[in-house]
Amino acid sequence: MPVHNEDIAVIFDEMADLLEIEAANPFRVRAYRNAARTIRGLGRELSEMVEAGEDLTRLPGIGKDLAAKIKEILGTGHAKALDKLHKEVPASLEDLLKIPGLGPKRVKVLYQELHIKTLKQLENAARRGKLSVLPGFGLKTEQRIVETIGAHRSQEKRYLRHVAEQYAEPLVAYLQTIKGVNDVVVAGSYRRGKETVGDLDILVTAKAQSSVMQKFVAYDEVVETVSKGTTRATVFLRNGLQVDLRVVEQQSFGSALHYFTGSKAHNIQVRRLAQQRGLKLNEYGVFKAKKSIAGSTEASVYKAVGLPFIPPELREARGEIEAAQAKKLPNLITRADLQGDLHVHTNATDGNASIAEMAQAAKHAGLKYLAITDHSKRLTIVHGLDSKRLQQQLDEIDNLNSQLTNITILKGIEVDILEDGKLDLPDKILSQLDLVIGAVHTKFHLSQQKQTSRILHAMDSKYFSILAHPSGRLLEERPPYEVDIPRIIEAARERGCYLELNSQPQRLDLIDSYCQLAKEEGVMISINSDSHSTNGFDLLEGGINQARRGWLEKRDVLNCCSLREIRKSLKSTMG
DNA sequence: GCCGTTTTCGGCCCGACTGTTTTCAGTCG
Repeated sequence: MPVHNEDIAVIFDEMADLLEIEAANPFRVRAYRNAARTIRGLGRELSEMVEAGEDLTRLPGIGKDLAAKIKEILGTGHAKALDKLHKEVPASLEDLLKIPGLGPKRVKVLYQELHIKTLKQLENAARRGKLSVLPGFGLKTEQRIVETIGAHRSQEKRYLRHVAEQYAEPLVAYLQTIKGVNDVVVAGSYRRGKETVGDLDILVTAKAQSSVMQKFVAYDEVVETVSKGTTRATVFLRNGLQVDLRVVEQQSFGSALHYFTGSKAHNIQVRRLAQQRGLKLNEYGVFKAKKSIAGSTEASVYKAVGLPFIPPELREARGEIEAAQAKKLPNLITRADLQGDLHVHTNATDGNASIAEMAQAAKHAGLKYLAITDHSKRLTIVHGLDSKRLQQQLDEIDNLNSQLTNITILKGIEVDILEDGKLDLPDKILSQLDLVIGAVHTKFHLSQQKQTSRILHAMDSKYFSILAHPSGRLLEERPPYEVDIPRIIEAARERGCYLELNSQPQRLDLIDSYCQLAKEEGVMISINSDSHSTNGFDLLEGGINQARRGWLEKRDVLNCCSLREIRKSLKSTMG
């Protein structure tokens, strides 16, 4: 069984949880969590780094001890230190930590006093009124535990950003109508453009006598108010989404926005810089002794610690501070840089509009070209195209191109990569296309070795242009299939082909860290909508968010090229 | 457990809200 970075991160997080319950040194606990975060954000497999003889202690937050534990886990699949902890603290106690209001101290009391180990036992004890007599517990705590377990709110749920947006925008608009309110910004992972969000963090600047807190908890989608003070409140919306509101004064807006945008790891790094300069940074400003020296804008905060403004999408502690110090921050791509879309479906397969309608919609979306890339015959369920039907489509495209102005249709296909790595249509028809997008739609459960060589074999075809949704993941639904993406990126460079960043909200595949890797390796990314209808081009915005998180600039993205340039790039792929 | 042009010890980011207290610990972000 290969050990992946996520497996190691999970072990470190578990150790942190259990150590916390044991009341270990909090900084030791933090060290494990930091390491888990570093590992999740690596973008490369630790197993490969070890194999290549790289020094793991050069990674931030990984020292001698944790490097040894990583090697132990890679070798044996588990850590002795965790096994030892399990003998002292039952693993199931971790589940209790997920209950809001229960932290390590209370979980420890529950275990020691009442031998509670599971959620079921906790619920029973709470219902029988056994908790309220424990030290540090009371009636309210007991009641909330019963409610939380009853509402199944104990397991963490994340929302697609695309979904959260539909709740965030009306709420922001509502808050903006309140008297005395100035700025309303959704901060947090939402502002950093993450593909999913756990909650919404909304930051507001308002006059002191504003009624914003009252009005916020009275919003008609709010079903529960968890807490409400003068500057901070937490509520749940009807769909289960948690929303935190923070109110600050105008002079603190920048520092508060920075603070609540995160990420946590980024903030810690920036705080350290402040400390090194003898400054204190918190959500109210940057302070020298007691005097505020910055904080009204984010730029002023960064400037105070000697940095240029860092775009929110980069704030993940993945090298952005160092890049900023070296004046090497990327000039991130924007939606306006996109000139075309290279992955679009029509009603010939599973889309719901004609080629002409899709072309008009693309033009309306400000694009100069689009590639029609319907499915190939293997996908019978969507009535995939065989050579004959594809040929008809090509004739139709020639016909349309002779009539259309300011938009050009490219001839393409989303061809299935079969289990043996062959493409689902013969070279004879593929050779007539402007581009060939290859995609895996079947046999997701192959071993990593087989899945990877399947794709590499497909990329050997001289007609292969772009690998669609490279990992096959569907967020909150299906994990990525086992595939060695760094190896694929390497092969794409050798063979002169490209990887897709698919903009469908549940895909957003390639992920950010692999975009960054592709960029470093000199492999261009194609940001495509995978549109199935005329309003599908709106989704490109989500792809741009992800691309920005992956440090991509205009020059790193294939479809930022002009039509003339792209024809040249694709032609060179065609050997 | 990590880290270091204030280095190998002694720090480690910081504040709000709640509930259980009676001045504050625990939790959360």
